[in-house]
Amino acid sequence: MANIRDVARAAGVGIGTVSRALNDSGYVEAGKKEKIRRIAKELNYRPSELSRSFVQKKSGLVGIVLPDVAFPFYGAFLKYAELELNHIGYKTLVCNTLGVQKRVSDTLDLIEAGSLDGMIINTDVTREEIERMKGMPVVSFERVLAKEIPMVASDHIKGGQIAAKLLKENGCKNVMILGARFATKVHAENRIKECRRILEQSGIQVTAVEINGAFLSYPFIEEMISQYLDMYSRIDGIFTEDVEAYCCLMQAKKRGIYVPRDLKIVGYDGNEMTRMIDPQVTTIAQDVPLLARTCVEVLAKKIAKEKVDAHYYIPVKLLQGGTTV
Amino acid sequence: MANIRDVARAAGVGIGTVSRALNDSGYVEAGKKEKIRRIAKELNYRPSELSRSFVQKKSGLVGIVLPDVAFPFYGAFLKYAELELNHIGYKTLVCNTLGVQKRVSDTLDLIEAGSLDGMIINTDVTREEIERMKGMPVVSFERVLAKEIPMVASDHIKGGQIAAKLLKENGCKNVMILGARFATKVHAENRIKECRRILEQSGIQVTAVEINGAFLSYPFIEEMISQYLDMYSRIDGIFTEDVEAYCCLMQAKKRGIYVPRDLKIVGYDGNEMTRMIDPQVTTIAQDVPLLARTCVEVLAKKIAKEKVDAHYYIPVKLLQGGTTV
DNA sequence: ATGAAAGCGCTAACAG
DNA sequence: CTGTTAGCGCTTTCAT
Repeated sequence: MANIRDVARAAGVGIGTVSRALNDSGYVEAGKKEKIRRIAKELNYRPSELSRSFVQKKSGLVGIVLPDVAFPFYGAFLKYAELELNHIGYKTLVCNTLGVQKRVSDTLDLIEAGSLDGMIINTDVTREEIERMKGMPVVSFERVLAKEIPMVASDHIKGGQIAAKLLKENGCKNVMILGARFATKVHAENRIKECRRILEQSGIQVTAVEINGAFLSYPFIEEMISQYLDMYSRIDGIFTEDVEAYCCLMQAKKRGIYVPRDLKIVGYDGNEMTRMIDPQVTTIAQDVPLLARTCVEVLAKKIAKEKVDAHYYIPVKLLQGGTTV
Repeated sequence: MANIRDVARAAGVGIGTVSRALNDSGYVEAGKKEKIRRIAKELNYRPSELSRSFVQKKSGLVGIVLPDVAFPFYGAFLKYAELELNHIGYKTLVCNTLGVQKRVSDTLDLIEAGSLDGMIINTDVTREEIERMKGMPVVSFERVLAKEIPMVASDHIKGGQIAAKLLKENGCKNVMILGARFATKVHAENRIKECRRILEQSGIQVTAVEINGAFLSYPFIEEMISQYLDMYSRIDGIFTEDVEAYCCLMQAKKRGIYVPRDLKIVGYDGNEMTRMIDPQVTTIAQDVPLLARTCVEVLAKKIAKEKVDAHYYIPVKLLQGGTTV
């Protein structure tokens, strides 16, 4: 493969001139610039990105670290994040931690080694990892890590309010709120707190239960939900994430509980699958494209060493479906 | 950040010795090796990957190019592929083409520029792109591109046979087979051909229809299916991909068609969501983990310039659900 | 406006 | 075994 010296020789100029001509940097005589470009094309010359990255000390790569891209919400997030990163000239590296903590610190290593210009992270992290991240161009998605690390999240407080209002209007008297437990403080927990607060204020019985562990497989989620439904048989309303909402629907059918007559289910996330399956789950939709865009914009600022805010909140909205009335 | 020279100075040795000590290459006196390692750690030294990549002419990055990671099948594939690549020391770059052809050639550029050591591709490609790929470490997933480019795919012929047998046994007389149309020859088309051949041989009426375009959004898929169901109202069996199968279920309900009594639906792919939603779709499952592992193994061989086969076929298997009897 | 030259930080070849 | 040295291909001064 031709290198810059081959082009310089063929064009009868110095390599500096070739570099300037091809990068539109510095001064190059107009005609000469054309000639150099033509010759570069003839030689099928591609500047070695490896060399450019090395000399410029940036890789053009951004890492996205998430629990499991096969979960609909994360898959959607990655899609839009990659799209936005591409728009501003970055390539996207993915890392599915699948609950393996080492993968997070490995990705931090990549930043230190220069392989990554920045990172968007949405997984559990340890105290040490938070310390390391403080000096790095990192944006946290959903997790409250430290004041030095900007966080982008949905307006989960509003989400909790919408859910509470809906369950109340649906006449529920005995609501189960189902969420995952994380090692790292997740902003989404506010949706649970807020929903619970409002419901209890109205004299509605609330049972908040946790699915233990940030990373789970579907069969395990179903099993957990099945057990909870056995334990709390008088439940007439459920508030949980979309994936879990479908598991609840499945379990309800198995038990002969008719939804929405006997049981209302309110989902969270607004995954596309909630719209294409009957019944459509009533759900509170996060604005994934905007979440992704915001993460990328904030990260770009961090990389450019510009000032960024500590928190960014993205609105949510209710999507009516057939699991409430 | 400390560089190799700082470590060498602090340890009172030459940089060559540091390099050998840290990489376990060549000879270094045992005690000295320990000392160098200790000092490197004290200085919090991380070798610049940018420099190492540059000098070794490999990036350690593999690109995965697919239509849209938010689709369940691709999301699952990416998950397992990333996992397998990580096992053998590669990082994973994602590229969602979303139907934009330029993104494919951009990724090819990355290989030429050295940013990518190899690529797994599962999108439409042009003739020119195929030509370019012939000399590159590329594995095609599902697409028949050229004899120089190894392909990994499910055993779709067997898949078509399983579907045909099932629809026949279910007593269907009028089957619709629904598939997407691609610009590039997709091996999965064989499942349609084979299913059709067998059904017609048994005197069953078959209508094969296409969803036009390789990349589509859910609402558009629903609209297409709705139209097809209007056009072919006497259909009593459908064979299509899982996502489309759910759209068919939805449309059937809207029309008061009872599944499986009046209409049998056989899905394809075996997405996890087909197991967690009621009714579970009867589907022919691809072995995504094995597909991903095979792609990665074959790619590793290609990168190492070892011989590889032209085609690799992965078994499929039937998952019974509630959309057939 | 442009050629020559100095690195970037590392690996690998080489002489000792 | 180990220190020195020669690049890798590019960008970026720096004289001219």
